[in-house]
Amino acid sequence: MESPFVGSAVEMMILEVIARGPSYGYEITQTVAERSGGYFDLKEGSLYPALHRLERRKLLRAFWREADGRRRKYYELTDAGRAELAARKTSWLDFAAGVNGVLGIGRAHLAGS
Amino acid sequence: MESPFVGSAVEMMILEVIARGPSYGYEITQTVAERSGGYFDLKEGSLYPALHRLERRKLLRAFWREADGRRRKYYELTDAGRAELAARKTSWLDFAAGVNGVLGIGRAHLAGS
DNA sequence: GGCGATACCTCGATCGTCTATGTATCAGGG
DNA sequence: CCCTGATACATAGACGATCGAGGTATCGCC
Repeated sequence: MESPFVGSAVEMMILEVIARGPSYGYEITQTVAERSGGYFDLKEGSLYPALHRLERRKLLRAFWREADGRRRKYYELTDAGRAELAARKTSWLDFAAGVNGVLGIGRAHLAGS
Repeated sequence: MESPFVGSAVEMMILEVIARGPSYGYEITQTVAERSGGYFDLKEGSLYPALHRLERRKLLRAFWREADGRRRKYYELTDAGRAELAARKTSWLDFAAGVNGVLGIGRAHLAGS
């Protein structure tokens, strides 16, 4: 994340991607890049530690799967992960509203494109 | 900032507040709190180091002023600071659009309230 | 005299990002 | 047959930012 606004948005985005169906590290990177219009480029040095953190906190559950001789570590959301994601989305919206308020970007404007 | 989304939004908000007219630490905290609808509560341990960073980078210029026996360290934007603020706003909008894209929050939605 | 608000500052713990590095497989080109 | 680029995982260390806690000092009010 070259962006200096990062904060914990990375974990939220990871949770969001996995919420749509089990995924693995490399694929998550691509999905996030696609869905953000190429804006985000999750670095491996941030991605894997984040994945491990989320698993340790039991927000994610991992399982290995083999395909084409490639070992992939898939992650899926736990119930706690689903709840955490919902909370983070609300939190993100509040945060964005707060920043926009300070910037004087009216509630009638868009915070993005 | 109790919020985990912080990143570098703090510096941008400080620059924004000062762009509207010279201000000092304590007042900046209040302005940011007001304008964010009470969402942000800049901690002194984050505020002052940030102010010093911005001054060191020549984005801000400081001057002391006395009033009611209270010494206040006012800050004003330099030209570089004004340019930096504009860049950060664009950056923030791109970032927010990216996050919203990943979250599937359409471009027609608001990223805040 | 004491307390809360005003007003500044810094230290150290803690946590997250990123560059660099390492391992390994597979497909395709030369 | 080897090399490269994409796929796929992981960790170590440097770096940077937040924050709680601690410190100093003035003013207004009771």
